[in-house]
Amino acid sequence: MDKKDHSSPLNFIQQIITADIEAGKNQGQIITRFPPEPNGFLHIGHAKSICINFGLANQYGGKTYLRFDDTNPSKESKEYTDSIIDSVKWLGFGWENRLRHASDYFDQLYEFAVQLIKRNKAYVCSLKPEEIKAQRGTLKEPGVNSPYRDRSVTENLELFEEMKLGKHENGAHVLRVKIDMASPNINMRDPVIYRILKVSHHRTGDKWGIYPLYDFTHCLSDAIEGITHSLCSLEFADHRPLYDWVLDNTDSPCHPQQIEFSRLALHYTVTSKRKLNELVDTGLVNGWDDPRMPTLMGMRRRGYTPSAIREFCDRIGVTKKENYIEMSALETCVREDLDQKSPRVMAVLQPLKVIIENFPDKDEEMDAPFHPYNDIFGSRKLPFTKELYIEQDDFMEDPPKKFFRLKPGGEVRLRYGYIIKCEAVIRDPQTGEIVTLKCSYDPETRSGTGTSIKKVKGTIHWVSASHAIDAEVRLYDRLFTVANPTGNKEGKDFKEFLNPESMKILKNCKLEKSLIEAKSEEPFQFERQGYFCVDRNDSKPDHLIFNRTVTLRDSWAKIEKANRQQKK
RNA sequence: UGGGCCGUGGCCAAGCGGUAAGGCAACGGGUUUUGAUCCCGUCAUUCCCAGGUUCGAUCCCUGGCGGCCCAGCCA
Repeated sequence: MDKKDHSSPLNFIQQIITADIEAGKNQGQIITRFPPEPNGFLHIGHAKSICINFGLANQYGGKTYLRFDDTNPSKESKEYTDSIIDSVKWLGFGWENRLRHASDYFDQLYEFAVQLIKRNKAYVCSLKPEEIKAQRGTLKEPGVNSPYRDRSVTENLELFEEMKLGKHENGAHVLRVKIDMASPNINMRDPVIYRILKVSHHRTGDKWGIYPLYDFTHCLSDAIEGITHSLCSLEFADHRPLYDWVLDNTDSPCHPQQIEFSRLALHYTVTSKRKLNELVDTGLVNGWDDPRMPTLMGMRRRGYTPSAIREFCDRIGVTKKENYIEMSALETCVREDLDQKSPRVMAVLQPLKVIIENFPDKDEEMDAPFHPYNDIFGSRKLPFTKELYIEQDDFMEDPPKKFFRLKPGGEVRLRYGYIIKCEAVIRDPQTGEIVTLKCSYDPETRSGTGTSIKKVKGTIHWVSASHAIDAEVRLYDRLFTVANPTGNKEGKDFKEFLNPESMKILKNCKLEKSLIEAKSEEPFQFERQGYFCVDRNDSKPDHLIFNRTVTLRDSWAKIEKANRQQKK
């Protein structure tokens, strides 16, 4: 994958790894893992973690495991596992034969638990969940020991065995580790490591009625795989002492080093599986892969590219500081990538009929390259005809200053075509709506002939009315109306800030005919408008649907906005 | 004095005791048959604050202040 430029500074994890390699730690090996729980789709925040874990291994000649942390069957499913696999692959990373599940280790994990019991470091606690909670103490007060803390090793062994055999009901007992109920770190107050959960697991079926918890599973899974650097987000820093304790008190094969970094937060969206799940469940978006979602599958459908996302992850850096990244950082990466990769085509989203009255009835063909600076894209012929469509926004009856497009009596260049002049505006007598523009063209101004002395300030896109194909186009905007939908002081629910205009569907769009062959995953630039792609789910050959990935940078919009504010 | 983590421009982020990289954004200008792209320029006398150590501190020490995380049989 993209190796870091040697001149770019190392982030703090790279510094640790570099030092470890120099010190000969782990025989100079680097083994990382990406450990998602299969309880939702991966989002842009996960992309950061994926890029860090796989990226670091790539960079230092190491290896990365994709490991599903599937210890809570009540929330997890194969559907999610599959989507995660797709997402990581799509992002551009591979794991060869290193796909694992924590559930692969259930037998070994059970043995490690038995080992802790035998060492008198774990006990079966028969308190009710509320009692455990009550006895855990608070942030400021220590907890109290469980009355079951001193059960004999034999009794613990028997009970744990019975739990495994399904002889007890959900919640009747748990296995706890014996550390310190007075620890200032609540995670160390005899945390639960196994609970009874009579739920069938999407991989192990009904084999188990007890499932290990994260703190016990994760460190040992890391150790079993020989992970050297176990990278996770900041909220797990408090769990590190427990991570180390479990490894220190079992015969674990090795002792990986846990390092925490801050997770990614993005303006105008949410990066929490719980909240995204809520949006999906309540039908506020159309599924996990809705193009407005910050999920990798949503971004893919929207037209974001893996390389743009990787570049973004690279630019935002890796630190322990809370960060809140502006959308523009991501969108710039998408635009930079798409600018190079996209053929330019013409598409009129909100058509306005233009009739060129002095144009002959015979069609002409205009040469139009597909890319402004890369010849490899080639070119196509565009039919130029008497009747065509232009964008409604490209005509104004009473335009403000610096409006370089069409206006009554004004001239504009039709891209790759002729310069036309607006002679008359035809309205619907009923509604007063402008329906047609009567124009004339200047035959001396044919594109590419170089004969034209005439210079005109504006160039607009167009499509021949008789040759255009119809399509639906979906315009997407930010999902929320505020930068931080979860951080408002009034304590409002984040869903109250959903942007009602996050999706705008245009049904009557007119596209140049070359687009008939567009395939999903192929980016296009609709000139002067933005980057678009075929919707991979909904588009059909007889009903084309395009998604707007991102607009072009629009300095006219800024001028307009400034004008509007000046008027106020 | 519960514990942990963190404070460098609007948003990220280098910096590791020798006098504030880079990216995004913003703002000016140039090229342009996409108001795109591209190019050029501007943008922290100062690093949360206050003391201290030092010839010298964003970096070290002390004390404040501010933010985030933790009381699931979730991960």
